[in-house]
Amino acid sequence: MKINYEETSKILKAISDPKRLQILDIISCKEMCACDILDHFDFTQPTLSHHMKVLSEANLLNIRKDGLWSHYSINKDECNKIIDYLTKIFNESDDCICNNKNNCTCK
Amino acid sequence: MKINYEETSKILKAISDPKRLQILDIISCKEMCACDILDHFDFTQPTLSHHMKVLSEANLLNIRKDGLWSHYSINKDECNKIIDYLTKIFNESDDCICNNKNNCTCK
DNA sequence: TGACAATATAGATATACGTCTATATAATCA
DNA sequence: TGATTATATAGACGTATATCTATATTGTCA
Repeated sequence: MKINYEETSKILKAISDPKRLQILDIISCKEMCACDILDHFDFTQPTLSHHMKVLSEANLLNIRKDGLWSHYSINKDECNKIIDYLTKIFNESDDCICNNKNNCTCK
Repeated sequence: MKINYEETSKILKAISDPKRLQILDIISCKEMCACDILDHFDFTQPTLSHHMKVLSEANLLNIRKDGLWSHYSINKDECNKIIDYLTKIFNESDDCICNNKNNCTCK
């Protein structure tokens, strides 16, 4: 499988923020509404809204709207894809990118 | 195990760039010198040097200096730690962070 | 309908990052 | 020693991002 580095890096950027990692950890056990997620942090509500949008645009969240409330949970399928991509990148493979190149020419 | 979100996000930032993902993919099969890594890219030598420094500071590389050449390979142990951290964050656990908090107070 | 509540958007600000050119450093070899 | 080569560093520039305050949007309920 060919890795799309641009796409993978976009998803990684979405999770490479300490607050967003913590948000994912918090909602990995159960669905939570924004106000309860916010309880875990010092930042403001618009900042949480921003972080949820970043995670959502990376397709890492399941969102259930119920009246005024938004309930968030983790999209495990999509999160597991990250782990798949990284596993492929970190390990050698038969169709590795380096096989398309000559061997190292330096001594 | 408690996750250190700050530390984890630093490592993730190091890999959340498409060029650096490709570099890791390239050297995951075999050790390569900087000049041969550079062959795969359009950017300049100082830019590669910058990317290698970022990866190196995240401890994701093994570096072997030999005269003028620097030979790089992937630090698989450290890379696998990323996968461990993400697995823990994405999945529920008995000592989950949310167990330290009351249940959701919204309806 | 009008007040209230949960979340989203707009715009500003400070910081971080990816890239470049120019130059420095360090190792090799004639 | 002096030229050459591989890599690193410095500094500049444009873009992206995390946060804030202020305000808008949208749904609920008396």
